[in-house]
Amino acid sequence: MDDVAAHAGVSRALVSLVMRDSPRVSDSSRAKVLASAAELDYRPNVWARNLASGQTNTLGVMLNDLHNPYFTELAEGVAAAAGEAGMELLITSGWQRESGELAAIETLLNMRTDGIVLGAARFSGEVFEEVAQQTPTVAVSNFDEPKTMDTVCNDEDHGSGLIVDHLTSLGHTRIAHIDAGNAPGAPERRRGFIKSMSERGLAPIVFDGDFNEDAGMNAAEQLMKLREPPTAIFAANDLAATGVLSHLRTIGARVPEDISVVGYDDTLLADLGVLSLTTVHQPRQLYGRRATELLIERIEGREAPKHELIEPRLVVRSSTGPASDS
Amino acid sequence: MDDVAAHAGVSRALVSLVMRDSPRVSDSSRAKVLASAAELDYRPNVWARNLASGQTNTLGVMLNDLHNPYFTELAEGVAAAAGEAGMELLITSGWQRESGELAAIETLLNMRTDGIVLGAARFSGEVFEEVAQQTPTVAVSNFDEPKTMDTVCNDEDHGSGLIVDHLTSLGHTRIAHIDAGNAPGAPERRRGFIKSMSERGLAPIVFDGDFNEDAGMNAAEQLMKLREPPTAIFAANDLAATGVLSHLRTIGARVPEDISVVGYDDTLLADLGVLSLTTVHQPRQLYGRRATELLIERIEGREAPKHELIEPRLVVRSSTGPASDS
DNA sequence: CACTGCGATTAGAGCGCTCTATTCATCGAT
DNA sequence: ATCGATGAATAGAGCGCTCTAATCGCAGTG
Repeated sequence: MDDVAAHAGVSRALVSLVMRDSPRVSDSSRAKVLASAAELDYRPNVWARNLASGQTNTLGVMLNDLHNPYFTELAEGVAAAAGEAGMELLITSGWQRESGELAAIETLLNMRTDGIVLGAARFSGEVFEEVAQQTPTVAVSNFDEPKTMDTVCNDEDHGSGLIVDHLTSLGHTRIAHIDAGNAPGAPERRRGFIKSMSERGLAPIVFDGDFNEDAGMNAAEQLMKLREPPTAIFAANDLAATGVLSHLRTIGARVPEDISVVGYDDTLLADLGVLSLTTVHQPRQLYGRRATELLIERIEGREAPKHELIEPRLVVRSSTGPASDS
Repeated sequence: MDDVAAHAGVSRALVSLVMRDSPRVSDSSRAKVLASAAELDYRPNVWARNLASGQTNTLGVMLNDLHNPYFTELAEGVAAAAGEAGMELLITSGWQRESGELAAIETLLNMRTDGIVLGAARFSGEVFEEVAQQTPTVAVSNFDEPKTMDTVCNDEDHGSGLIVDHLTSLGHTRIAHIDAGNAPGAPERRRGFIKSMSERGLAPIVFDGDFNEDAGMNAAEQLMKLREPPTAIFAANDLAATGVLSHLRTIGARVPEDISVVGYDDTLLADLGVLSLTTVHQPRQLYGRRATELLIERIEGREAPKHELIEPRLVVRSSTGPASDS
C-alpha cells in the first residue's frame, strides 16, 4: 500500500479511500491511484482490512451435507443474495456429522463473518441459540420460533395438503403415506397428511418408513399385501418413492393405471424418464435468498426476530392418474 | 488478549504462546492462562493472527459446481485431509459459470489461503497457470502436465478399458459407445474405448451424445435402428445410461437379456433398484485427499511438480449379462 | 482583504495478534 | 562464591490496513 501511495505520489490514507471507493475522492486522484495499483499488481490484504475495520463484509453458511441437493441449492440462493449485496461468501460443511457441524460453525465464528446462515439438520435448538448470541444468525429449518434469531421454514404441512388435493381430485380415497419417522421434515409432512385426509373424512393410512429406497420398497410390499391396498401412495421423499416404484414394477402393478405414486422434494430423480414422478417442489434457492436477506437486515440493526414460511408447489408428472375402481 | 493476560497475571506474549500451544510454556502457566481464557470467553482473533504471522493455516478449494456429486465428494476428501493436517478449509463455488469460477478463485486469493485446490471444469490452462503463480495450487482435472502446479487426474482411459474387458468377457463383440463430445472427461473415455476395442480387433462403434438423459435416449434410438444393433451400450455417464434404459424399456428390449448397458461415474442413480447399472466407480474422495496431500507438500517447500493418475474400478450390477446371440 | 465554508487530502493512532531479541530465574559445575 | 547453561517469561516493534481529527486549498462573501 505504501508502494502504491509512493508511486502515485499521494498518501496512504488516500489509497485506502480509493480502495474502498469512497465518494470523497476526486476523480483525478482516483484514476491516478487505480493506475498505480494496477501497475504494481496491488491486492489489498483482506486480513489487515478486516482487523482494522472490525467487519468482514463476509457471510458464512454452514451446511449439514454437501451431497444433499437440498443444501447446495440453499447455498446457491445464499450465494446469489450475498453477491447482490456485495458480500463475500464462505461455505463450510458438517459432513453429516454433528461434531462436524459444530466444528464448521466454530470455523465461521473464528472467521468472525458478519453473520451466519445455518443450514443444519441434526441439532437441538440450544446450540443454535448459543451461536445466535455471538453473531447475527438465521436458521433454515423447521423450528419453533426462537426469539434470538430469524428463521426460514418451508411449509411442509401445506406440501402434504397439495398432494392430498391432487390425489383426491383424481378420485383417490384410499391413500397411504410412507413416512420417515423423526428425520428432518418428516413429522411435518406426516402431520399435514393426517390433517388433510381427516378434513376430507378420509382415513389417513400411515406406514413407517425412511428417506431411502429400501424403506420405500419394504413399505410398498406391506401396503400391497393389505386386503384392500391403497390406490395411491405418497412416499416420504423421492428416493422412497423410487423404492415404491421398484417394488410395484416387480409385482407387475402398472403406474399410474393401477396405482398412483407421489414423491417429495423434486430431486433430479423425479424428472428421470423411467420414473417421471409427481412430487412436491421446494424452492430451495428461495430459502437461501430469503435467509440471506433477513440476515442482512439483522446485521444492519433490526432487533425483532422474523420467521418466514415459504410455500412449496406441486409438480405433476406421469406417476399419478385417475383412481382405478378396484 | 490483554484482559486474559491481566486476569492470569502474565504477559500478553505468554498468552500468545499458549494459544498457539507452543512447547516452551510451563504446565503451570499454561493451565493458568487456559483457565482465564475460558473464564473470559476469549476467542483469538484469526484476522489479527493471520496478519501478524503472515500465514493463514487455511486451505481453499474452488469447485465448479456444488450440485455435482463429483465435486462435493472431492471436497469431502479435501476436508478430511485438511482436517488431519490441522488446517481449516474454505469452500467457494463457481456455480457452473466461468465468471463465477474466476470470482471464486479471486475470493480465495484475497483470503490469502496458504494454497488452493482447483476443482474446475471449464477453463483454459492459462488461467490455472496464472493462479499457480500467485499461490501453491493443485488442479484436479484432465490436463496436460503443467510445470507450475501439481495435478491429480483420473485414468479415464483405464476406466473405458475395464468396461470393454468386462463386456468382451461376457461374449459381447458389437459394443457401442455414446460419447459426450468435448465435455470434461469425455474425450478420454472415448479414446480409451476406441483403443481397447481396436486392440481386440473389434470395431469401435461411437455415437454422438452428451452427459444427460435425453442424449442417451436419442442415441439409443439411433443405435437400435441399425441393421445389426449392438449387444452392449457403454454410455458417457450414468445419466446418459439412464436415458438408454428408458428408451430400451419403451421399445420392450430386456436388460440385460437382450442388451447390456454400462454407465460411468457410479452416481446415486446407478445404485437404484430400478436401474441397477453396471458402471465405473471413481474414487472421488481419494482425488481430494491426494490433491490436498500434494498441496501441503508444496506449501512446505517442494519445488518439482508432481502429477498423479488414479485408477477407477468397475462395479458390476445387473444391467450387464452374457451376450445374446442375435 | 481577512474570513467563513467546504471538498479533498493527510497524519497518526490504533486494530489484536506474532515474533525476535532480551531479561530473568534456577541450577549444576567449577 | 562465581559462572555459564538452560528453560521460562517478557518487552516492544511490527503486520497492512482503517478511521478520526486535523490540515490544506480555494472559491465565495461582506
